[in-house]
Amino acid sequence: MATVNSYTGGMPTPDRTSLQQIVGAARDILERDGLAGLTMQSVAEAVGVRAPSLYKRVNGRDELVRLVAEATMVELTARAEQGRTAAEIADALRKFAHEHPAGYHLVFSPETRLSFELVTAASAPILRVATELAGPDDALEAARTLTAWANGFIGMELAGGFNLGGDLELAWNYGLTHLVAAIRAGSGR
Amino acid sequence: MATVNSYTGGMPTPDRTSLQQIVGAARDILERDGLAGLTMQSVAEAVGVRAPSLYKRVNGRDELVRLVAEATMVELTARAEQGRTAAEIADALRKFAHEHPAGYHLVFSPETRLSFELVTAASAPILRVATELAGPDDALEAARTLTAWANGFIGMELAGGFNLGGDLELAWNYGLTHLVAAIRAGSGR
DNA sequence: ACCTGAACACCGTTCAAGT
DNA sequence: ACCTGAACACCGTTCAAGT
Repeated sequence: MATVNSYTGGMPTPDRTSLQQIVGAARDILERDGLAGLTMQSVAEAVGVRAPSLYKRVNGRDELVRLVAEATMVELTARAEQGRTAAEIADALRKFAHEHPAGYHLVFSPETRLSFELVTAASAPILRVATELAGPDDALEAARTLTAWANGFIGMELAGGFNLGGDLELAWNYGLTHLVAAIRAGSGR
Repeated sequence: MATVNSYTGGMPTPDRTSLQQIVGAARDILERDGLAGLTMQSVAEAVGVRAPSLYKRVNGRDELVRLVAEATMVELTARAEQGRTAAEIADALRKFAHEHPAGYHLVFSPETRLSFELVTAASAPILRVATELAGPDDALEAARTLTAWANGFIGMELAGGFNLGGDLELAWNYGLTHLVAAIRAGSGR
């Protein structure tokens, strides 16, 4: 909040940064230099203040990392909501992960504990297409199967775990096709 | 290597620790206190030396973390090799992950770059059952689909991403059953 | 009110000195 | 040869002082 003080002749002192700018800079640094490179000092430098000033807007590095994860999850959820089929949603997740690999990994890391609300919101799109495919009784299990596969594929891909050659696009489409078919077939309709 | 010096009257000075002990202590600390708790000082204290002494056996913390990941991967591979069906292998992976959650996560983290040999060896068991299920032409894609699903499920489970209630065992078996059925059906036999 | 330099604790790493 | 204390750079965090 802008304020008034006697040293500026009563003029409000404009803030030199903002929480939004800090989180944005932290996300950029995370992608460029990894989690180890995301230091209070590197973020402070990026937004043009000294490290102690960040504590006016953020409780500490852990909270900043959590805010980065939350912002990433919100964006990821918005992308998923655009997809209308299981394939479209899965493709959207994968595209987002390629654009923000470090953020994507952070979001699904065990150290990151996102709020129940954020996780629920993120689950909604997949739960919707899973219900269409498997029917309401198996919707939760089907959604978990789709989520597990997509996240697992993307995680292996980002970690370089798929290094036996072959065509990754082919493997992605193979998995997607077989998974959707199996879930649909299992629904008995 | 034990050695001789003039201060001990020519007696060999027994080493006070070993690489094996260091890596073992590091794995315990990783599970107990997380990656942030795995410091050179905590490991040194656990094996009964001072931090600088660790540099006689390990090039630095990054290498120690890599050695931890490698040892974990070797154990994980040995467990997977015991399984004869896709279900047995997947169950073995999941059980191992529950026993070593932090190590499991480390192994599949993008920051961990395991050698080609280790990744290839770890892939072998799944590739074998995938070949049985899908035939040689689709084996690689089928293996990647199984690996992605199992790793993804376990990763979500460890990260607390499956928090909408429901029965996780049911979801695991649902995914396993449908996946195996779909891959078998897709093989045309 | 916001920002900063100084200070402190802690960690990774190096190295000369001890045995 | 192995081990250690001392030292240095770096990071997170606090706080009194500056504007």
